[in-house]
Amino acid sequence: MEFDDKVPIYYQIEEYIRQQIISGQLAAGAQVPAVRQLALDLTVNVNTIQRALSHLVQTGVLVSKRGLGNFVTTDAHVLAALRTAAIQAPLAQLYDRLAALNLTADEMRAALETYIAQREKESE
Amino acid sequence: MEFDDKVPIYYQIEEYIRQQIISGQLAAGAQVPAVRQLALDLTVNVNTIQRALSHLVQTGVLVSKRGLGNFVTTDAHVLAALRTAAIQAPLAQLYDRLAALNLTADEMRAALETYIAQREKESE
DNA sequence: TATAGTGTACTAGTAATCTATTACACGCAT
DNA sequence: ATGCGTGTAATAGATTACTAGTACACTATA
Repeated sequence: MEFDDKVPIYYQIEEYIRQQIISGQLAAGAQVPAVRQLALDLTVNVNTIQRALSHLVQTGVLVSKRGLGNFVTTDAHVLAALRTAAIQAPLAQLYDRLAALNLTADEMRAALETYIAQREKESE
Repeated sequence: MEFDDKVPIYYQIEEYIRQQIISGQLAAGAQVPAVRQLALDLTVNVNTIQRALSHLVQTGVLVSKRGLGNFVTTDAHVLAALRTAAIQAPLAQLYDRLAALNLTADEMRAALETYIAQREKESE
């Protein structure tokens, strides 16, 4: 996995797991890969994995069962909130940054439109 | 100034200066506040300011004149690239994150629309 | 009961970031 | 020439993030 060295690895792993859950690659109630396996997969130390997971446990996103593994919560409220936050955060960032550059709402729409067209063109 | 403790302060200051330039609060050729003054304003050490500025100098965004101060470049190409990058970056982040959640282009447009409406409502 | 697979805890060492402090280099006005 | 305002450099210490390694705790199953 590629990490941005401007942000703590444990935090990027947190986001990675959250995204796996939101996108459905880790279903509600599913078991998360073992900490030692994750450490291998992400080429990172077990302690770093542990740090990321323990925060997800504190947040209620994961449930830890000693001797068994870590599991995705089945709490629908938590899962819904997770998805909402994952969508809102980048929107807020976009809005704030472009507003700081004095772009109007219309110019933001246009910028997104242009960007989408560009990306769709590239992926042909 | 409020800093995100997940990202190095020197990097956040870099972005802060870049934004001041792009938004026009620091015009082309204008003098950047003295390093000691910036350190006071941002309640940060002079070394940290220096680290941020020296990278902006390396990038060609600022020009350093020993004994005189740091000045915004007058190179139109550099300034234009700065603005472009500042707009593209959050767009790319939005697109990538929402695409990872399996949102379509139309859903992205709709999400932005909803978000803008929400923000404009709040600011009344 | 033994073993394999799981989470958890602890210590030690390295590297990066930030602070504090001091000193030096340059340009300009008095 | 002096002094003030500027950028620059260098050292030492605190804190955090990460790695490496070891050990322990719990569960299920052969």
